[in-house]
Amino acid sequence: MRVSKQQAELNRERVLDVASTLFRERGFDGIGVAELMKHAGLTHGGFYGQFASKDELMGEALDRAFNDALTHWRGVAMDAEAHKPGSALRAVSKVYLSPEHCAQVGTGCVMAALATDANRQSPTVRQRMTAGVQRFTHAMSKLFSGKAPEQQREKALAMTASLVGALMLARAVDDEALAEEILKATRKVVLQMGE
Amino acid sequence: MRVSKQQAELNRERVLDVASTLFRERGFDGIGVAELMKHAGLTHGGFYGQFASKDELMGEALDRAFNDALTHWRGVAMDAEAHKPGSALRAVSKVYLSPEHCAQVGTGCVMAALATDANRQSPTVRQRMTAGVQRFTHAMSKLFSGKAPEQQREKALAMTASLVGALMLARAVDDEALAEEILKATRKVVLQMGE
DNA sequence: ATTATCTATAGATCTATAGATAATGC
DNA sequence: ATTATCTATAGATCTATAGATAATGC
Repeated sequence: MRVSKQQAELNRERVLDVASTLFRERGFDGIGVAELMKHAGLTHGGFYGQFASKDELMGEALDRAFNDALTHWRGVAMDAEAHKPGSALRAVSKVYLSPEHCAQVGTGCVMAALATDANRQSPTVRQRMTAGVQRFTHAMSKLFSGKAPEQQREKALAMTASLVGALMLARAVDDEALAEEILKATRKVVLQMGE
Repeated sequence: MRVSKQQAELNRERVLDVASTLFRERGFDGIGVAELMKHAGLTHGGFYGQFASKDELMGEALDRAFNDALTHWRGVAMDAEAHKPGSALRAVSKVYLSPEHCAQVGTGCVMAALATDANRQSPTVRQRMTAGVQRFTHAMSKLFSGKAPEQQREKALAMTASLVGALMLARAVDDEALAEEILKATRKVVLQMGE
C-alpha cells in the first residue's frame, strides 16, 4: 500500500492536476474529495495525508491554473511576435475568444471558470485569485508596449474584463450562434484597444 | 396552519424574492431549500407545495432577477435621457460599474452573479439564462441608437461582456484599489463604444 | 520505525416525500 | 371537503478523522 516518497509526490501532483481541471468544470463545491481522489486513482482517505483540507487544495489548484495560464498566454504572444511582429494582441484575443476555448472549461481560463466561485470561498482562496488577476493583467499589459506605462495597465485591465466576461457569457448561453456573436463583437473591441 | 389562497400566493412570491437574492449571493448550490424557506418565514416541507423542485425554483428566480434588472436599467437610461439627452450610455455604465453595485451581489446583475453557476445547472436553467442575456443585450442596444442596427447589436453584446466581466473580476479580487481600477478602466472602454 | 495509503465511519449536510394538522372555502 | 403548511424522516451526499495495513528507508 505504501509507495515511495517520490511516487507520493507524483501522486500529490496528480491530485492537483485533477483538481485544477475538475474545479474549473464543476466549481469548487461541485466536486467532492472522494470523487477527486478517484479521478487521481487514489482513495478518499488518502487525501488528508497530502493536503490539510479541501480549502488548501482549492488554493493550490488556483495557483497551478494561473501558472499554466501565464505560461500558455506568454507562449501564444511570443509565437505570434516571432512570426509577425506586432501581432501578439490579435493572436491572444483570437485564441482566447475562440469557440475552442469556450468549449474547454476544464483547461481554459481560470478566471472565467472560477472567479464567481472564489468570491464565495475562504479569504485564502480569494487572496490567491487576487494574486492571479494581478499576475495575469501584468502579463497582458505587455501587449500594449507602444503606449505609456499607466495606459498599458489600464488597457490590460479593461481587456481582461472584456475577455473574461465574453468567455463567461458565451459559455452561459445555450445558443452557439449567440455565443459566437458575443465572442466576435468582443474581439473587435479588444483589437481597438491596441490602436 | 393553512392560509388563504391569496396569502399562499404572497408566500410563493416571497420565496421567489428570497431565492432570487440568496442564489445570487451564494450560488444555486450554496443555499438549501430549508434555509431558503426559513428566510421566507416558512418551513422546509412547505416548499414542495409551491414548487415542483429546486430546479424549477432556480428557473423562476432567474426570470425574476432578469425582469427586475430590465426594469432597473431601463429606468436608469430613461432618467438620464430625460435629464440630459444622449447621456444614457454614460449613466448606465457609471451605475453598473460603481463600487455600490460591486458590493450588492444579492440585488445586483444576475449575469455577473450566476452566469457560471447556470452553466453547471439543468438545460432549463441554461435556457432561462440564455433568454435573459438576449433580453438584456436587446435593451442595451438602444443605448447606441445613433448607429446602424447591426452595429447597435454588436456594440450591445461587447458592452454587456465588458460590464459583466469587470463587475465579476472586481468582486473576485480581495483588494478595493484593484477593483476600482478594473471598474474605471472598463468605464472608459464602454464610453468609447458610444463614439 | 516510519509513513503513504487504505477501509470504515462519525457527524453534518442536502433534496424530496409521507402523513398529520388545522384553517379555508364551498 | 379541500388544501396550505407543518413535523419527521428516508436516502444520498459531503468533509474529516481514526485506526489498520504494508511497503519504504534508515
